[in-house]
Amino acid sequence: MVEIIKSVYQHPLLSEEDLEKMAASHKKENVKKGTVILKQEQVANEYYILESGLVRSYVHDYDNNEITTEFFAENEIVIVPTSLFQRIPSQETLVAVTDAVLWKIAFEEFQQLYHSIPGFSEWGRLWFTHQLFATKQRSLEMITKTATNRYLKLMQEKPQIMQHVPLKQIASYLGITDTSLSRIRKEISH
Amino acid sequence: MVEIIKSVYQHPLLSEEDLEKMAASHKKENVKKGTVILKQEQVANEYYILESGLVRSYVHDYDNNEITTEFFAENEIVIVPTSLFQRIPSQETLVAVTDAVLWKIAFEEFQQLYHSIPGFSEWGRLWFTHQLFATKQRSLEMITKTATNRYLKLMQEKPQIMQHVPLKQIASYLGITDTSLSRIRKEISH
DNA sequence: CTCATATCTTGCCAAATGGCAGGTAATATG
DNA sequence: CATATTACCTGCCATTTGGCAAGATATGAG
Repeated sequence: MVEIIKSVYQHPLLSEEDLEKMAASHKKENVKKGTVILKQEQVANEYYILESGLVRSYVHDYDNNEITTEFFAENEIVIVPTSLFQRIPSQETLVAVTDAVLWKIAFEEFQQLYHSIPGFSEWGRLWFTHQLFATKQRSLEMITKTATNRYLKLMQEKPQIMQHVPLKQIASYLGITDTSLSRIRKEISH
Repeated sequence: MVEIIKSVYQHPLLSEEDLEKMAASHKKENVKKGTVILKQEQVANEYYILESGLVRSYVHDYDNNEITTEFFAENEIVIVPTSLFQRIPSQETLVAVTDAVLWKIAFEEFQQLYHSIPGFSEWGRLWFTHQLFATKQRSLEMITKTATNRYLKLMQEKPQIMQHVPLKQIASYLGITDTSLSRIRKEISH
């Protein structure tokens, strides 16, 4: 029961009781493919763990093209950190790419758990640290890797994306157009 | 005396004694323009606060061009977080753009202070959070703003850069070439 | 199973960007 | 002050990337 939540919050300082308490605070929600979980301009009020399915975030660029900023896979935390933790409107939109199962918790309740369970704060600190490294790493890879290599890496890390997401959305995540990605795929297949 | 250090670590949970202790652990270092503070491939062992001067970080892209990843101004913390906190080789190089005054502390000692002074841990948590938001924000701005607007914003936020840094290094920070930046500047001046 | 829709590929052309180099200006050095 | 060096601008041309659209393929709905 709610094993997924316990597995996400693994930390040496979190006891079984802590995990039970946290798990009990998350409510299950089924969303259909295409459901908008958080809309641009809204202030995020909920925090989600993705049990199954695929979620995507995107923004609009200076020319109003839709640019994918992240793909969220199973067992990942699905939030827009700036909006949720700074209580400001989100620049990004969250949308379910496939039917998905989410475990959600209101931000208020999340905060209470966070401050009342020391191990949870510790876990949170690690999460923020890890998140910072991942974000930095992605920025660097946009510079140091070619689009081809970024594509190969994404395919390796989240192969399930290919089965559900149009190339156009993958291309924008890689910083190129669908036309270019199509040409890259042709190159690779040789 | 070492007012700069105290001002950087401002936090309600840090007492005057805490700040004194922290300040006393930082050693002053004068570096000349052009000095390499951290080299690509090295594991960072020191943490710096920049009192005066300007520092730049850069990486090499897939085509071996030097790309500026950050400009550090006075009163900022000058580190490569991934290398320092994960103890792995840095992908980025840190170099003094002008003569600079740094206050440094060995990572080991930093860790000790960090874990022994509760207010310092709290401060650190805020720093990580803020750093994550800033990094995310920069990624988003590379998408949502035009190069012209990114240039205008940089000039507004860190005007001192113009006086010391060649256009080529500014251009690479903005994700364009010096040729393009030169054309943008021409446009703007009308 | 069939039809409608969405996705993907590809060729053609246009536009944007970059490389290069010469000339000019600014800065640093002795 | 004279000279050397570096930085900056700009015109020319090459290359890359993107927009568009048509055709091919795959997917989904009924």
